[in-house]
Amino acid sequence: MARLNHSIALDEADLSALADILNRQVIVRKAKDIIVEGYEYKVLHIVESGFAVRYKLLHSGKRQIMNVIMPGDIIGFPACFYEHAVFSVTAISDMKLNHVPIEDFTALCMARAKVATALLWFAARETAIYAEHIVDAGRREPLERLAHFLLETLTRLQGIGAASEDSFTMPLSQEGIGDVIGLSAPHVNRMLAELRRDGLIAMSGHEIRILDRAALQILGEFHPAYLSRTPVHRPAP
Amino acid sequence: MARLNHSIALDEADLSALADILNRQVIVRKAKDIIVEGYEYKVLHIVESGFAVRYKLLHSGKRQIMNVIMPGDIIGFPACFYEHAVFSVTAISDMKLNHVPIEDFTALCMARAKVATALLWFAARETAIYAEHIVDAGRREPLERLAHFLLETLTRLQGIGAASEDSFTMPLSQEGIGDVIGLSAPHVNRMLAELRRDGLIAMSGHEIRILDRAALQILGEFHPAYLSRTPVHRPAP
DNA sequence: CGGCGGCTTGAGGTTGGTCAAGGCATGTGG
DNA sequence: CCACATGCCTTGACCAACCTCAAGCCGCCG
Repeated sequence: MARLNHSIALDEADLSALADILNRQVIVRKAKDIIVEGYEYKVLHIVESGFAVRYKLLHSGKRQIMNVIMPGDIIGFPACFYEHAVFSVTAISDMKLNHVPIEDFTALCMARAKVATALLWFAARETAIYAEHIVDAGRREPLERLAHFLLETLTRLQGIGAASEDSFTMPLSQEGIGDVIGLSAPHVNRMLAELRRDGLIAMSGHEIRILDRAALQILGEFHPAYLSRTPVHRPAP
Repeated sequence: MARLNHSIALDEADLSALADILNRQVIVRKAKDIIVEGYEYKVLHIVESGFAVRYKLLHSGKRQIMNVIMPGDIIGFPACFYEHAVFSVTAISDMKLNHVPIEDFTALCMARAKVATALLWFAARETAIYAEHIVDAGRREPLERLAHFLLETLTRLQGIGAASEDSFTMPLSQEGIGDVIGLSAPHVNRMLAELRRDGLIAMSGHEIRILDRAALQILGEFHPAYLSRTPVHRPAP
């Protein structure tokens, strides 16, 4: 995965060892479950293309999406690190995945400290994204949450070259957005309408254009720092 | 840290390397900031005793606590993995910490793949705990959130030998609890009163006794699996 | 003894969920 | 090519939930 190279300078041997385990492609169709809570998994999937959601279903029937999974992300983190998956993952578009048995992954970590360390940095970023979602769901107003989520999605898509300067295709339905930020679908709709009315965004189907990024950033208190890929070795102050 | 030994069998050399970097003790007083959002940190603190909260302050003045930090946890994860801390950490009791410069930590990871891998598993558990908080804040009812939080706190405290079978000392004020689960202090109070009235818990000051664990588990949909420490090598099915 | 932080309780108002109905686009089968 | 079904978006009305504000209380510590 090229992304790991951002955190740490991997050498030739590391890269070829990485390439060795990324040799089994799998195709998954839209709406197929990839991980179901409670079952045991011994395989990771590195996303090559397409989108998925990591979520949990409650007895009340409500669904909370913890994360939108994009190309470059790892499906099976953290599910595979437990005896039984603690969350579910479903494809929300057709996907191309790289299939990596957990034994291969573990062996790679054990053999190559640099790779394991790079993954640790990757995990720290994942944790920070989750933490930001806690803030979103817990303490931000609905309009702020939506603004934050839109900017986060734009920024993450730009990071993988899947969005232009100011517009992107939202991979989720409005109900899906609600399940991410903890709102009902009708209220997501109202909040989107408000952002449009105030001239902050424009929409056409699932295509969203950011018209006033500055205002949205202030509204959602969005600071893209937590999405950045930080090098392991940092320059002296 | 003994906790890492649960995930992976570290050998003598790994353990002594770990011990080598855990040699600088620091005392921090209650209510002191340990990490302030926006600043740069090049040091991790392994908690030996005492409690802290990892949180973020919003412009509205609201505070969201993402995590209660307990003995065995790492302060500086994920702050230290970024150029600038993305969250703040404050001690909520007097604390004893082990001071580990990030360079030492990085060097250890690079030199000892097993330690890096064990830390990766540690990070996965951390991520799962955060994910569970997203569910809490986003989709659970206030009473359910509180039930879930109480059981999570009890279970985590038991895991470090700081709680009996059915009771524990809540390290947070009611306002603090509200900042964890996204409720106002008065509402936390009302929900606690409801749990008492229904005979699920009993309270005396900050001492909380779980009277009906089964009912609380159902109410909060609490499954302690996500808090378990999972070994890297798992038995074949 | 006096002050302070945190707990407790109440009243009132807004927010956002629920329910429901209608519209629009897409796709499918006759 | 049209009839119909399906899924999603949109809008409205209503109501419960939870926040805010406020006041009083308790226990602790100086």
